[in-house]
Amino acid sequence: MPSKPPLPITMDAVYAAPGYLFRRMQQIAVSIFMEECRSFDLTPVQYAALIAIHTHPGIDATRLSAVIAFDRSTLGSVIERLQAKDYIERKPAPEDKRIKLLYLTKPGAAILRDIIPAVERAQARMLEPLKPADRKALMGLLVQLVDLNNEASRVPLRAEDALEHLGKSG
Amino acid sequence: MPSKPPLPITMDAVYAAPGYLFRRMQQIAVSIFMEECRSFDLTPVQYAALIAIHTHPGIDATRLSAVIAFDRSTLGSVIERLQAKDYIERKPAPEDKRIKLLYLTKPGAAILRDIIPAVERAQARMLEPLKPADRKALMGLLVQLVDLNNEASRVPLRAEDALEHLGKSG
DNA sequence: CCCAGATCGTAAGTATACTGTCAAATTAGA
DNA sequence: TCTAATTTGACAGTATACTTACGATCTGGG
Repeated sequence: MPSKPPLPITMDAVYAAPGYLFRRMQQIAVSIFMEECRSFDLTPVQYAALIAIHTHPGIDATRLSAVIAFDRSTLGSVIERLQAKDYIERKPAPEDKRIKLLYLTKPGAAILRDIIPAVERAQARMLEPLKPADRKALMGLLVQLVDLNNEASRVPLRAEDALEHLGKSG
Repeated sequence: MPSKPPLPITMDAVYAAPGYLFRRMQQIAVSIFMEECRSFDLTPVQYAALIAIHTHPGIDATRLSAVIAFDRSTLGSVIERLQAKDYIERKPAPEDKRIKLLYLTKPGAAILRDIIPAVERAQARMLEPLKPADRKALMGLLVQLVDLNNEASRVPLRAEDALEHLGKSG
C-alpha cells in the first residue's frame, strides 16, 4: 500500500483562516482593553457583567449569562471576584431559595461611571488602523455574522427572553 | 457638589462594541471548530501548533510561539499535551543545552493529514451565513486590521524573523 | 400531596491566556 | 577571560471558557 502524498500545508493558509484571525483579533482586543483600563483593574468580562447588572438590577446569574452570552460556570467565579471587590452584592430571592439576585453597589456604580471613557478609548483603538468607512463595514459584517451564528455557539445570546421572567413585562 | 448625572448605559452599546463582537466571534469559531473536529480530540491551538511544527521541523518553543502568535507560557502546556498524545517529540539541541527542538511524530503527521478536511469544514461554516462577497470583504478587512494591530498585542506575530535563526537562510 | 423532571448555584477537571519570577545556559562586552 | 546582559524553558498565580456532575429547590402531573 503506497503512503499517502504529503499535503501542501503552509502557515500562510493558517494566517488567512477565519478561525485564526478571530482568535488573533480577540487577543489584540483584550490586550488593548487591559492597557487602557489598567488603573481600574477590571477585565473585559467583568466590565460587561457590571454593565448588564447595572442595566438589569436584580438579575440572577443564569439570566445574566444569557444576556452577555457567557458560559454559566465561568460566570460564577466572575461574580465572586466582583463581589470580593465590593462592586456587586447578592441578595437571596424571597420567592425562590435557589436564586441570588445581583445588584451594583455604590463603588460598583462609581467605577462603572469612571471607566467608561477608558473603555471607549480602547474600543476606538481596536479599529483605529482602518479607514472610517472600513471600520463601519467591518462592524456591520461582524454584527451580521455574530447574529446569524448565534445558535452555533455554546452559549447563545438571549438578550430579550432572559428578562421576561423578571417581572418586567410578560 | 452635585452628584454626577447617570450615564445612558445600554446593552445595545455593548452588543455593538468591537471588543464584544470579537470575543463573541472567537467563542463561536472555537465552538464550530470543536464540533467539526470532535472525533480528533484536538483544540484549535493544538492544531495550529502541529501545523507550525510540520512547516518548521526542529523549531524550538520560543520561536514557535512567535510563529503562531501564542503566549510562551501557555505554549509550554500545549506542547506537553501534544507530547503526551505522542503527536510531537522534543530533542535536545546539540549546540545549545537550553533548547529543545520540536518534531512531528508519525502519528502527529497522520492526524494532521486526517484532520484537515474537518478543519476546512469548520472554517467554511464560520463564514457560511454571509454572502460570498461579504465573506471576502470581512476576511480582507480582518487581515488588514490584525496586521496593522500586530504590535498592540502582547505576543506579536513574527512569522519570518523567527526562522532566521534556524539556519534556513540568514 | 407526592414524586419526576426541570432549574439554580456550585464544584471538579481540562484547556487557553497572560503576568511574574527563576535557574541554567549562552552570548557580548570590558 | 571574567562578568553582565540575554535567552530558554519552567513554574506559580490569576482569569476566562467549557464539560460534567451534584445537591438543593421548585414545579407540574397524577
